Amino acid sequence: VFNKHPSVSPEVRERVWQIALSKHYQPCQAARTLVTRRTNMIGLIISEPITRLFTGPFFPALIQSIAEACNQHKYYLTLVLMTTNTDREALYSQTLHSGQLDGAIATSLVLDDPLLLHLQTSQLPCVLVGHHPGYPQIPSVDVDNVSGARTMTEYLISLGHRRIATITGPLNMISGQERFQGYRQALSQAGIEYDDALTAEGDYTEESGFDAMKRLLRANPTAVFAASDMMAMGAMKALAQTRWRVPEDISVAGYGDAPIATFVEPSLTTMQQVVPDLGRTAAEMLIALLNDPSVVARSQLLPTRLIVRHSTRSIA
Amino acid sequence: VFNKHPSVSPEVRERVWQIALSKHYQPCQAARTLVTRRTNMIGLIISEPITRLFTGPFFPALIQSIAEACNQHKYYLTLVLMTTNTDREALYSQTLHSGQLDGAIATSLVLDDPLLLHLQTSQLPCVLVGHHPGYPQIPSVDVDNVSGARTMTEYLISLGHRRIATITGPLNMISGQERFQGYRQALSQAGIEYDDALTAEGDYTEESGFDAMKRLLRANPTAVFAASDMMAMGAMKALAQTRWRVPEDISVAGYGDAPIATFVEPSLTTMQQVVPDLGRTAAEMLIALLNDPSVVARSQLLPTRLIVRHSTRSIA
DNA sequence: ATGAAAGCGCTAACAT
DNA sequence: ATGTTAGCGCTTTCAT
Repeated sequence: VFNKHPSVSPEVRERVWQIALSKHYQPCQAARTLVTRRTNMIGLIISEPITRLFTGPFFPALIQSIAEACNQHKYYLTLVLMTTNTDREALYSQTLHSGQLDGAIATSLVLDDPLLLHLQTSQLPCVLVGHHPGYPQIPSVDVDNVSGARTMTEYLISLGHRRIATITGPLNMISGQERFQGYRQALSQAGIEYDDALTAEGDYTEESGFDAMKRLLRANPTAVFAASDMMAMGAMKALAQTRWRVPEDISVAGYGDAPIATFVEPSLTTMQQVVPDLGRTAAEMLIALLNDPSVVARSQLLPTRLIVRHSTRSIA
Repeated sequence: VFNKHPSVSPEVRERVWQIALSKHYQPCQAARTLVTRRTNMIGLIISEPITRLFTGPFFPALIQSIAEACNQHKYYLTLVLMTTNTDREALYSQTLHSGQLDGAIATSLVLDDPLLLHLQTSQLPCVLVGHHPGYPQIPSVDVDNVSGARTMTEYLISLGHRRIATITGPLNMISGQERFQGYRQALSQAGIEYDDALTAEGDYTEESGFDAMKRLLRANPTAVFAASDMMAMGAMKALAQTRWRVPEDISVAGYGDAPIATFVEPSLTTMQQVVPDLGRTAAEMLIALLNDPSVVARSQLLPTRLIVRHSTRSIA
C-alpha cells in the first residue's frame, strides 16, 4: 500500500520508511510476482556442453556484460547451464514455462537445437546471441562472422599466402559454418582453389586446435586461419612441438581477440569481436522488449575488426 | 493437487499427465513459493569489482562447478554481480531479504566487506568460498592458502634461491594476506631475513603482476613467487621486456594452476587449487544446509599441490 | 486521502 | 480416496 502511491504521504510516510529500512523490510517477490506476473528475472541459457563452456574468455565476458546491463535495469540474471547429465527437455520446459523468467537470452545453439522449438512454443520473450537462419523472427545479436573470416583470409592472401589452411569451428553451429564460408569466399574471390586437405574441423577449444593443426601439417600450408583464438593457440602449440616457427615458417591467425592472444609468443593476429557489446546489446534489446512488448526488435550484426600482431607475416 | 500426492492415482492420473505434458504445463513457481517459502534458487554473490572479475579462469571455473552442482539438486543459480555503479547496500538488502533466494554462496570478499554483516542479519543460509577469520561461524570452503604459499616458497628455497621476491594478492583480502603469510613463514623457517624491497602488492590481475615485477627488478631477486598465475604471467611479460630470461636469470612461480599457465613459454610452476572442487563442495554444503537446517556445516580447507613446470630452476 | 476487499495459483489441512 | 477450502503477501480496485 505504501509502496509507491503518491497520495498516501504527508502523514506517517517518513516514519514508516525509517522502520522499514531498519528492519530490512523487503516486499516478498513471490507474492508480488503472483499478481504482477513479473519476476524481474532474466535467464541466460547456454546451450553447450559445459566442458567447452569456460575454456575460453568468450562466455565469461558475455556473462559479465549481460549481468551488468541487467543490474542497471533492475533485473536479476539467472544462469541456465547444461550439464552433461542434465535432462535438457525437462530443464527447458521447467525453465521456460514455470514463469520464473520474464525473458531469456540464449546462446551457443547448435543448428537443430531443441531449445529453439521450446523457445517458440513458450512465447517467452527472448533474444539470441548468435543468429539462426532457421528462426529469423527471433531477435538476435551477432558478430558478422562471414565478413570477419573473409577479411582475415583476404589479409593472409594479401600477404602472399596461397596455401592457407583453416581450422573451422564446429560445423553444426552457425558461427562455425559462417566463418568457414567467409574463408572460402575469400579464396574463391582470389582465384585460389579450395583444397579439402587444408581444412580441419575443431570445436573452438585449444585441444581441438592442437589436433587439427597436427593433421593439417601434412598439407604443407604457409598460413592457417583458426576460427577461434583458443584454437589458434592450440595450433601454435602443435607447431612449436614440430619445430615450425611462427611466423617464419607459417603464419597463424585467430578469431575473437581473446586477451590471452596478446600473451603468446608471437602475439596473435586476430579478428576483434567486442564481446561486451554483444552482451550489453542483447540484454538491452530484451529489456526493451519486456518493457514494451509492442516494439519489434531488430536483429543486429556487430562489426569485427582486423588486429594485426606478430603471428602473421608476408611471404612476398 | 495431482502433483505428487501418492493417493490420487488410479483413475485419471495418466490422462492428466499427458495433457499436462502436451500443454507444457508448469506449476507457477511464484504461487508455489508463496506458500512453501522455497524458491529453489541459490544466489552466487561475487563481491568484487567486475573489472577484475573475469580476467582469470578462477571465477568461470567456480561458477561452472557451482551451477553444475545446483542443477543436479534441482536448484537454480542466480548471479549477483557488483558493477562499478551498483548501489551495494541496495542490492544486498534487496537480494538477501526479498525472499528470492533459498540460500547464498558468497565469494571474493574483502576483509571488512559489508556483505558479511548483511549476511548475518539476514539469517539467510549461506556458505563462503574463501574463509573469513572474523566470521568463523559462517561455514566456508577454501584452499589452504598459507600452506600452499609456504610449500611453494620452500620449493624455491630448496632450489637454492635466497633472494625470493613475492607479488602478493590484494592485502585487503584473506587469500592475499594468507599467501603472503605462507611466504614469510617459509623464509623465516629457512633463516632468510624478510626484505620489504622484495615484496610488491598486486590485485591478482596480469597488469598488476606486470607492474609489480617492474618494481621488484631493482631488488635483484633470483626468484619470484606470484600469488596468482595471472600475476605470474604479467611478471613474465615484464621480464621478457627487460631481457631477463626465465628460468635462467630468474625463476617464476605462480598460484592457482590456471590452464593458461601451461601455454606460456616456459610453462609455469604453480600451486594447483582444484577450483571445481571448491565450487561443488560449497554448493553441496549449502544444499545440505537447506534440506536440513539442523545440520551444522563444517568449514573445509582443500589441499593444494605443487606443480613443477619449466619456469623455475635450481641455482645450486 | 485512506481503508477494505478481492484475487493472483498454488499447497496443505481438512471434510467428506 | 477424492473434493473442498483457507490462506501465503502482495497489488489493484472500489468504497468510503
